[in-house]
This record gives sequence, C-alpha cells and structure tokens, in this order.
Amino acid sequence: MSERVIRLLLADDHPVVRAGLRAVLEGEPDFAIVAEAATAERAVELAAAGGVDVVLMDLQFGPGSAMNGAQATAAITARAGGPRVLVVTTYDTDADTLPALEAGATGYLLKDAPPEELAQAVRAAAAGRSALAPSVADRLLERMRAPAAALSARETEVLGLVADGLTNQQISQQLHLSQATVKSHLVHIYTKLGVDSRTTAVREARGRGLIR
Amino acid sequence: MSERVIRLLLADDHPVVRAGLRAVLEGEPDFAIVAEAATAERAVELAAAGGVDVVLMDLQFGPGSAMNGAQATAAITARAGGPRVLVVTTYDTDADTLPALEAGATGYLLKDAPPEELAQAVRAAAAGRSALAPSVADRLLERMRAPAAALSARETEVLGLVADGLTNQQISQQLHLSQATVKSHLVHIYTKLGVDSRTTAVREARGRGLIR
DNA sequence: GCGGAGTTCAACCTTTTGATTGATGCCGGG
DNA sequence: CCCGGCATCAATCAAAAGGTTGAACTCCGC
Repeated sequence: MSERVIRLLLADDHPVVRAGLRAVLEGEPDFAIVAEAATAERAVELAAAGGVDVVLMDLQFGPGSAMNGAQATAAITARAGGPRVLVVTTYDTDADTLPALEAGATGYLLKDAPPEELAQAVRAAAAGRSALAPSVADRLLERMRAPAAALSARETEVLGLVADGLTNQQISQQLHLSQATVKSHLVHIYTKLGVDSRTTAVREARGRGLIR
Repeated sequence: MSERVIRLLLADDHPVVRAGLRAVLEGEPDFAIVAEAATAERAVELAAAGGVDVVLMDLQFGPGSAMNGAQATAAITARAGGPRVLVVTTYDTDADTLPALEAGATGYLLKDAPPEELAQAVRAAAAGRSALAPSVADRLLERMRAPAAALSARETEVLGLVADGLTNQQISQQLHLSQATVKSHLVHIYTKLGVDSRTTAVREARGRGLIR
C-alpha cells in the first residue's frame, strides 16, 4: 500500500486555495495531484470517474453551486470503492463538522493547519484511517459524553426562525401554525436545552451546533 | 516605476493560503515576495521595517491575534511612505469592506478571484491606483447613491446588542444605562432606518452592513 | 392496544416593547 | 453665541410578544 502513489483531487472554489494546497502537497514524493474541481458538482463527477484515492474537499462553494461540500461528500462516499474524502475547511463549528462527518468524511482538517499535518492526514485518509483536527476531535468526544439532546425536525425549524430574529407571530405565519403551537414547540425546546428563554436557547443551540 | 520589481508582503494566518498566493504570484516576473506574516502584528512590524511595496492583507486572523486585518491596515497606512495595502479576503459584506477601506486599504479583492485579476490588482496597488472586486465596487457606488443613514456609535452599539437577542433591560445593564435611554436610542434607530420594530431594524442593518 | 413522543391548539397572565411627551447637558459649526 | 445633533433620563400607556398550563390528536413501537 505504501509503495503506491496517493492520487489526490482538490475540490475548492478558490483558485488561491487550490494553488496553495497544490504547492504544499506536491512537494511530497508519494502524492500526485491528478485533478482539481472548482465546484462541488464537478468534484463528484471527477471522483466518480475513478483514478482518485483521496479527495480534499472544501465545505463552502460560493453562491455559484447548489451543492455544498457535505452533500458532495455524501454523494462520493455513497458508492462503494470510491475515494476517501478529507474535509479541509476554514470553519470549525459543530454545524459544519457534524454534517460532514455524517456524510462519510474520513477526516476533518482546518485550513490553518500546518502543511506537515495536512500531509499526515492525507496519508491517514488514504490508508482508511481517520484524521481529525484536535479541536474537532475534542468536540466529538465531548458530544459522546453528553446525551446530545436532539431536537425534532419541527423544533429545529422553529428554533432556526427564532435565531433569525422572528417573533412567534411571524414564525406562525411562515409555518402556517398558530402562535400557540409555536409557543408549545418553544417550551419543549427550552426543556430539552435546559434554558428558559428564546435568546438563551439560540445561544445554547448555536453552541451545540444544532443550528447555524 | 514599471521597470522596478514590486516587493510583496503576504499577511495571512493560513499557511495554505500564503502558499497559494505565493504560487500564484511568484510566477509573475515583476513580483518578488519578500516576506510573510502569520499574524496582523507581525505584518505591521514587517511593513514598518520597509522594503515592501504592497501588502496582501487578510482580514481575519484567528483567535491567536488581538489585532484584525483592518486594524493592521490602519497601522500600516498611518505612516507616510509606507507600503500600499491590498485586502484579500473571503468575506464580502459591508461590515468587512467598509472598515478596511476606511482604514486606508488601496484595494479589496476576494479570495475566489482568478489569479490574473490578482496580479492586475497588485500592479494597480503598487502604482497607487485602487483595485476593487466588482461586487465591492458595486456596493460602494450603491452606497453613494443612497443617503447612507449613518447610525451614531452609541446607536450602533445598542443595535448590535439587540441583534444578539438581548432585551432592553439587559442592554441597559450591559451599557450602564437606563431603559429609557435604550428606548430612546431605539426610536432614533427606527426613524433612521425607516422601520418600526427591533427585528426589522436588525434585518435592515444587517442588509446595509451596519452590523455583522 | 397501551404509552410515549411529536404536533397541534386555547386560555391566561406577565413581561417587554414601542409610542409619546418632555427635559437636561454637551459639543461643534455657522 | 445660538442652534442642532447626540446622549442621557423620566413617566405613562396600550399593544404585542413571551411564557405557563393543560389538552386534544396522530403515529409508532412494544
């Protein structure tokens, strides 16, 4: 396994970042960058075409593409025998990391990682091992300890609108509900999160990555 | 002027981005990258030391440094004869661009800009000409047309806390004011923004980039 | 088919908000 | 020097929003 060259696909909408990853990684003798993609869709195409061992995937792809990095990751890992996906992004919040990991990403790194760490992570991913940034690993473990008070879909929806600053009435209109129902959802949210007001609920949910 | 090599300083906390900028720019024969800075403070130091014509400045510098890119830009452009500052960032909101431009940045580019555009912008900056990304230029012109209902410093402060979901009472405590004063500020904010509730005020201000 | 979780709603009460009116002191430009 | 904008506060009041309690109904798993 280790005598083979690791073939890489760079997926990022920023030319500068692609060039940076290329510059940092092509110095490694056992790496070969075989393709680049500026959109998530293109990344999925190229990954499906084969000939790639590890995809370095950004999460944000600008307003140009309808698909985000997490969706692309899911599409790539869905088919068996496909490449591993290593997420490399700027953002370090639960709301970003969790969907990506659930989508099947083998690793999750931050763009401020030193080049050496990046190379190590790529080798780990190629070998099927996980590679998580320390901060991500920390929060993942923390999450295992806490029961992860999951909100229902409806509750998350309501809380998302609360986070946007909407009033109960505005929420009720947007969701075609009565205010009573919205309030009821909020009560359940409060008890689940262990808070007692909308603002603290939003804070708490943001902290836990339940909303973005 | 044009026979001279343009000496560049790269200021960005991400090693990958620095490598990317270096890869993209050092291909140009009239560019020479003479230094890199991983923090805003270091960028100010290096710029003050001289020998630099253009600084490529990021705005976000991670939790490590107390100074942000806009502050560093102000510090660099404050001294006469210093280098030009060209802001190169991911973020494209008024709340980011305006402080940077006010701080004396010669140009403002987005990281998704094609390499060629980047090189052009560096040459423009070296010659003292401005270089703005199209989207930034658009919004700048739009701002000139609109009366630009500027909020006072205090009003912006209050509105920021409103945006965080605080009640008038909490705001009054945090700012050591009476609730009456907070309400008074809010009334002024509403009339200036042409709205009549806190949530719409937050929306409007977000849209205009008055708060982030 | 019982029980629990999720979704929906009503009635009730408290807190917050926004409108209004009015007042004081400070500062800077005409 | 006076005026206007800014920041500060007071008092009052009606309307809106928020939070609590209680209660149906559905769906799903055991």
